[in-house]
Amino acid sequence: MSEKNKDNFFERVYEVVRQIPHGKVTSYGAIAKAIGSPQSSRMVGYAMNASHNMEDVPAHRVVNRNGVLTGKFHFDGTNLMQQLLEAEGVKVEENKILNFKEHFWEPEF
DNA sequence: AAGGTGACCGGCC
DNA sequence: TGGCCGGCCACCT
Repeated sequence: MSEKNKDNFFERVYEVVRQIPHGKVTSYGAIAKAIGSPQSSRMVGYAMNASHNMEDVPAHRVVNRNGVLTGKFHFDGTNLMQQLLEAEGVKVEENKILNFKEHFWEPEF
């Protein structure tokens, strides 16, 4: 209440991202779809930018449809995102997730 | 206050 | 086969 209901949109995104199982990944579009705005995938990425304040939001498990760590540059370290994924058993090479389809997890609402 | 931007996606040429 | 374009909506300057 201190802030506003603007979290309405972001909150939904975080909610889905938090549901991503350990060792799994998903795409921005999938999340956008889960919240009911399949074409607002852009906002999902934007919401991730603000997710830095949230600790329960594993933004490193969110990549684009190509399976590329597009947002890796938004992390502190250059390869921080990659290390986090590898730490969970997700192999990443050249900023791209190997066997992306196998690690892909479609969010449900 | 208004315009521009963006961790994207899908479709079209 | 690849590249370009529009759309979507909130945040930032």
